[in-house]
Amino acid sequence: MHDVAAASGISRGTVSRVLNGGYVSAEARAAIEAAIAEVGYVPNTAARNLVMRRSQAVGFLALEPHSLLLEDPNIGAIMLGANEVLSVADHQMVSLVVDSARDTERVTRYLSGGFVDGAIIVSARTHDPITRVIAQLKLPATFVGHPPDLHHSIPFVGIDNAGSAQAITERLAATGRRHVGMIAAALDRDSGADRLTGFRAALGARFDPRLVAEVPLYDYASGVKGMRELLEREPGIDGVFAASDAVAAGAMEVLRDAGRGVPSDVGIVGFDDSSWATRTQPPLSTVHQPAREIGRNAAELVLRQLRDEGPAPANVLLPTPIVWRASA
Amino acid sequence: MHDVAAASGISRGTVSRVLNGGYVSAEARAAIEAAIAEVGYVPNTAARNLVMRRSQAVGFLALEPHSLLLEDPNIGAIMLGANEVLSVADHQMVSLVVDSARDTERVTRYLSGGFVDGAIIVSARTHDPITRVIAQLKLPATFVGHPPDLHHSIPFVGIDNAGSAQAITERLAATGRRHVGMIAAALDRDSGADRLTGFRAALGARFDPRLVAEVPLYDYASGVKGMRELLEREPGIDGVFAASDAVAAGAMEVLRDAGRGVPSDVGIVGFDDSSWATRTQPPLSTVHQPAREIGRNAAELVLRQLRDEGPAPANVLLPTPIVWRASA
DNA sequence: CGGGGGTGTGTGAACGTGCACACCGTGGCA
DNA sequence: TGCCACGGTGTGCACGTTCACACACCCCCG
Repeated sequence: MHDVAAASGISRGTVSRVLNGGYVSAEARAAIEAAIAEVGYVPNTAARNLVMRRSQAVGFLALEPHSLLLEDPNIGAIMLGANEVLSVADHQMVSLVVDSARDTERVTRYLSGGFVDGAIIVSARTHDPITRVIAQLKLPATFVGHPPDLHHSIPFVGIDNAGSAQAITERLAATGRRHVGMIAAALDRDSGADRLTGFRAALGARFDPRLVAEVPLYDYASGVKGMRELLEREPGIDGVFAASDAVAAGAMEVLRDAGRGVPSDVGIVGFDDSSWATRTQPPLSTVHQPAREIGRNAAELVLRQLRDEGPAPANVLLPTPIVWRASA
Repeated sequence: MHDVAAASGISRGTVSRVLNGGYVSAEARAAIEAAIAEVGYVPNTAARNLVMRRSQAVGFLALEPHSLLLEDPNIGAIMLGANEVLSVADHQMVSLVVDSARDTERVTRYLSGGFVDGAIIVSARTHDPITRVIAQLKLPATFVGHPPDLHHSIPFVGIDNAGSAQAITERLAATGRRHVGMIAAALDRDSGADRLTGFRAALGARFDPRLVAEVPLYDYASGVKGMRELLEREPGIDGVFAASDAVAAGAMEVLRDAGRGVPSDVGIVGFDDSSWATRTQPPLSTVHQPAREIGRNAAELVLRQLRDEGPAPANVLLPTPIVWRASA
């Protein structure tokens, strides 16, 4: 900027004004713009951040990166959604991978180093050190997915897992199924536990704990494992609520091998409405998880804190329409 | 830092030395560390970047984000691989989504603003404005996947698509197949075009252009479309090279519906060795794409430029072992 | 003719750090 | 005794910006 000022014979202050707006005469502006082109000047945002004390950037942290980045079909859509609204607000979204203890330490430094003005955190555990640091720094942030019971200062956006699970289970049961089971995944997460709660609520007195297979993950392999277990325990099973579409796909594979027709012998429903849902044969009835909207809302909540509009923003629960296809 | 100095009664210079190493007496170090804890001091990395003229961060740009982020099974593994080596070198990897013209402009500013010391660029087109800016800024960078014919200053890491395609096609043909076809996807990309070239080279005189179905994308739906086309053109087809595992999965669905056994009636091979490959029934023979290694190498190349070791680093082509499973 | 308000410009002080340099005391050595 | 190397410390400058302030000028109005 100093060079530009020297080349144009006008002071730094005026150069700053043509860049950021302010009273500048036409000839001064022209001279400076010529000098900028001549010198090949590009503003140094790092220096601007230093004095402005903000970076116009928001971090996007996916904790549990292995499973998320490689398996979760929603994470990409959430990112895209968040980027959409941050982009309109002229904020740069930067995603950070947290994959090891070394990453945790470095990302912590990064977050506290003034690189970002806020953060969107996907599937944090409350005991996570990064969460602690963010709360401590008072960095504007939003959780996605898991309502953390600690840190009430940080809002979250998510879906009503229990309600959605209850709704789709009720609908499945209403198709005349008599032995309705569930492949319950990831019970150590809120989302997993809530889906089981909803399932249970839907069946009420008809709930049979024997017809719940517990599996560790939301993935295909878990679906295979869970369905085998259910078939063994109750060969007459005729309805299955799978905790995710991937789980449902694995379950359908097992049913096909066992010679059971879907939905004729067994009705099956999933959760997520991910790309799995349309790839199965027949296509899957499922709970639509509005991943893009989740991302958009999370970004919105961060921006609201950045603009300091009123007190702590409230949490957001997004509606999850049921998509009824052919599998039940 | 000033506050720490004041609280401990020792100068800023010494505070800097305890943080960055240098001659410091034990008592001074203790006093300063106590003051750091008391004040709750966290170093401001933005200020450090300003004076050091580097950020210890490397950008990870995925152009074509829609398809990549949501569909490409490799992108996550590449990111993880890159992050691994950057992490060891104590560099922060930041991924940037480029999803619109507005994004392009903002990311350009971000890259030239001193936020990153280097960049890893996935599937750039040579005419891409971001590529131009990076070359112009002389920002250390590495391309992943597509050897760009322009900008010789920027190295790339990729795989030998043509060679790999030729090798697996030869192996497929060697199983005694008489009518070997290909579902060729994404011919507008180097990777897609090269895979077709390799297929053609493998068959030599036996190559029959009628048995090549061209589809737009590397995805499941394209596989469905391509396989239908091939079956129509040549009902006696008994071997298929699909341009990706997802394409192969789509093709197998069609074959199953048509009552053709895999591999008894039709042998089929894919490309990528993504999670698709083990989910199909039977599991897919395919070309292993070492996504994680690609990421690692790309990061390595950027770091080498950062350390300014010798002249421009050479390009890297990684080996792609064939994984032979049951589909052919 | 003097004063006030708006427009346009220059200047100095931050922002939080790293680094070069200067400085001080001590001990070893000629 | 003088010199030097070395551990240990303080100070000023630089990095590239923004912002507050001061100043100059012009025009209009009382």
